[in-house]
Amino acid sequence: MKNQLVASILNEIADMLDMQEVEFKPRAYRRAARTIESMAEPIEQVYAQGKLLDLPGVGEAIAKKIGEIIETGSLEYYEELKQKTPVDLENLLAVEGIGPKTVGLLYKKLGVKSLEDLQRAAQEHRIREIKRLGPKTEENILSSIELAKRSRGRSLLGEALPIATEICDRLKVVIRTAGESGQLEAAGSLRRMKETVGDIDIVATSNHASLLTDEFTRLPDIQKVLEKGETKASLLLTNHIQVDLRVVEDESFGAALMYFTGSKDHNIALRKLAISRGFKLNEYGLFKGDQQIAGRTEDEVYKKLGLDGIPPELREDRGEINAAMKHQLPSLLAYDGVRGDLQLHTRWSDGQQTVEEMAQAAKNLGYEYIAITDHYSRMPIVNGLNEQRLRDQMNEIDKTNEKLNGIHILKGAEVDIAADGSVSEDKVLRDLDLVVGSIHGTFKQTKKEMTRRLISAMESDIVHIIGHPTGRKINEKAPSDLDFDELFEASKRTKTYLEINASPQRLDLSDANAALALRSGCKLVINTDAHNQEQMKNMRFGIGVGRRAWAEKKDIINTHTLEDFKKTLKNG
DNA sequence: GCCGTTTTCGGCCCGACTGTTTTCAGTCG
Repeated sequence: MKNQLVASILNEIADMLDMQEVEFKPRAYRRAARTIESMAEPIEQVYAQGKLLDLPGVGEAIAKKIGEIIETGSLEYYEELKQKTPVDLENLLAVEGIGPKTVGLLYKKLGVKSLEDLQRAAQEHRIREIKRLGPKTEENILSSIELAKRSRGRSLLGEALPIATEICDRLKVVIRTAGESGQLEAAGSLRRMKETVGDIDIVATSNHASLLTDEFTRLPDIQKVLEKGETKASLLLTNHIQVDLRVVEDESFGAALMYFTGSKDHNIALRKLAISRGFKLNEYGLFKGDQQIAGRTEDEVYKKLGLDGIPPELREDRGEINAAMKHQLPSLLAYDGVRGDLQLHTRWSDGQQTVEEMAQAAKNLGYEYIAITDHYSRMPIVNGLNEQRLRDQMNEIDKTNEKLNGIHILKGAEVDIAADGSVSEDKVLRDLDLVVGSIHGTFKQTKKEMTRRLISAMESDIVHIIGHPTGRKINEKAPSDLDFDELFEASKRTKTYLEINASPQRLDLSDANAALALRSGCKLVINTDAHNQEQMKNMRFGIGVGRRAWAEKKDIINTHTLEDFKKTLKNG
């Protein structure tokens, strides 16, 4: 998958052109880069199909350059630009307050090429000599170099969302206690349910703004208050997550929420649409001349733009605006739309709770059914079951089913898919309701081998579901390179469902891959892979992935009633 | 360099903030 490579080259070209004060081209390159970065299809494939020009932001010139990168692995134009401005752009641009123009200036005047050069120039007070820069800039550079060295990347959604919820709950108490009708909501990529988030943005309205900002800066686990004003405050938590609070006027709450929710591309597209209709859209509202015609709620703004309300998970400028205009937005899978969790572990293998405890938790979550799928494996670390122990567990499940009302426990197992694609043929597996097949070892295989391996497992009459299909762990382990077209074809042909694993570290399939699967006509299943009751609540992250993939209820098999669900299984 | 319910040419998202400036350029989100 070369998308990341192509996108980063295009972005770097944009930066270098910016350094040379070239107008407009940088914007064009960045737009193309964003498209390629966020699309699900491998760019090589789009190229092979001769469809590069269909990509938004890609025209003749950029298409030709992309072709060159794919064919030769490099790009002459890019190399020439680098010759002209041989600087360590990536690290220099990471310094807060320094953009491409400043890097260009510093290179021209002082020959600054690297972070070390920059630090030295600042320490020797050579930066204040340059016109447009000054002593303040110099100080900022020094302090942000320090900060940049300590900062880290994006946090997992699963980590940030509970924190955001807790903070919002505390602040809502302040609003209620003040006896007013203020609103408050977490915005940003968190609200769009992206798998990782940069920081937490909270938008609020209140007649007592300072009460909110006061309480905000007294939250627990603050490492540092970065900023505190009347209507705006910013914190760094001890876990390095940054949280921003903005208090806005009532009549702007919807517009501000849209603005801070993003995505940037979605906002840009909306603003262009607004202009085309003779309006102006900003974070204060939708304006005709200087009169505000909408802004109190998001729906009001969308409506005045001639659009249906767009759920946050779809706001990525991937066709949602067009769909909203034609009243063709999908009716998204609801957060309470799943009726059963189909990958769960108990103490029988590597889980922490009993069958009954997991079933009770499932009942409390409102599920109709679950599947217990402890490891059926010889791998020692997971305390895998053998034939006899699985039979014992099946008896226990029968007894628990008799005891509990309102929840049905399916008998299942999670089996290893061997390097050659084979799975255990033990007879007991055929007596189960449901088998999840997953890869737990030998990850280093070629794309062809890995694809073949998964398809072999799908073709066996044992396996109903492929668990965490790419094996990725966000920020830790790269996904397996797979031929998704073949995989999706096999899924439809064999009625073996690919999983959206809802564990925040996995979210596998990803939103982009899930979208591809749905577009090619596959049905999916969303499971938590929980090893205790608490983890069963991760379902919302998996549903978030589904919604970002435009999934409707009919696309997800565990939204069916137990009876209908059983009918969708092969050999069922 | 890209793109079109104002266009195949002439435009290109918006506002706050900062630091450097006597009116603005650059950066950020």
